[in-house]
Amino acid sequence: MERRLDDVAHVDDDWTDLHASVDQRLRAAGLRNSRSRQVVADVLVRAGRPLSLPEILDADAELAQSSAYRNLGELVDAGVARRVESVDDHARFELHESLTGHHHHLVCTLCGRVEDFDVPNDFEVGIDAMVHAAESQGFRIDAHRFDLLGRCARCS
Amino acid sequence: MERRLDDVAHVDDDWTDLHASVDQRLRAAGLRNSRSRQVVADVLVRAGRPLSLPEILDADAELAQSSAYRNLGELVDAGVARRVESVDDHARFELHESLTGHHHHLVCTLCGRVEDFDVPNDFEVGIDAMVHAAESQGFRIDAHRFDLLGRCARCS
DNA sequence: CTCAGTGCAAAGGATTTGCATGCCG
DNA sequence: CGGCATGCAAATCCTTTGCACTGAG
Repeated sequence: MERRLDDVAHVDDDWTDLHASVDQRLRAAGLRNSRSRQVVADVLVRAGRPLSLPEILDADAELAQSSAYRNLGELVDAGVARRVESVDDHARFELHESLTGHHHHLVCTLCGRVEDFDVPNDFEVGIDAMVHAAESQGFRIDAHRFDLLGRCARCS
Repeated sequence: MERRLDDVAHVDDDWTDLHASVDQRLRAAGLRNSRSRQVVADVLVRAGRPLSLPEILDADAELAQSSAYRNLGELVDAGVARRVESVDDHARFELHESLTGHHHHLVCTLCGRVEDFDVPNDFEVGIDAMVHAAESQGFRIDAHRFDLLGRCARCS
């Protein structure tokens, strides 16, 4: 994560809002407000990029691996989190796009690290235009994923 | 695979050419022309879409699972094949884009099936335009992947 | 002949699950 | 209190690897 200092106040607001939205959805899904669930959600809120399970575990020594996996599954089902495919055999998890806004990813082909990346709106429009062609091929399209692949700063 | 009848002759030509290119690259990589290697390459040539390991095994009863995995790894290293990420926990493999041409994928979020999909050239140009923005974020970009996600004909 | 390639079975590694116990509401 | 949630360990599932045997050149 890398932000300019004068963004911090704004960022804190974002976090507060996000936490509120997350809590609300968890309650709506009938999930209790347990400690490990809060930890997992909090880590995702703060990260600002998709995290792997090891990264999530590193954030809290008390968090059991099985609980982390179980919580992530519940968060995904509750529409709070989303699973992101990288290039290694670790799944990554990030907040659901309905909370963070639609975006795309930069993926490091060496270490698997994933960062968020925004694209111009007319690019998204171009994508919508292709859905019709895709559906004529027998698919019913309801989402897309677009990633730029390369080497991250650390692996360059 | 689904093609019009009057395309068949052309298709056969494609396959002949592809097999020739594949053989050439395997030799260039110092790989012997063994039976199981031929089977794996042949299945990928004929499929016309990324296949999972089970699908590859189904194509030939004699093919051992470990040999299939090992051959796929060798084909990838030799620049003959490419690994494709789907949405389930099965990797898919297809011929390298330098043999088939650049394309994108339709991915079924229910069964994981992947099919090829071509996009307009100006869309690709738009992608190139974004690489600079991505590199200002610390990544050195050298490829991209763009998939449309939905339900395939069988899962609809 | 030689050494790369193969098949089998065992090993690895990420993720899931069964079960007894703990904690939220 | 009643049940959902947790932690531990065992179980799964895809993929990789060790090893002795086979076959391509």
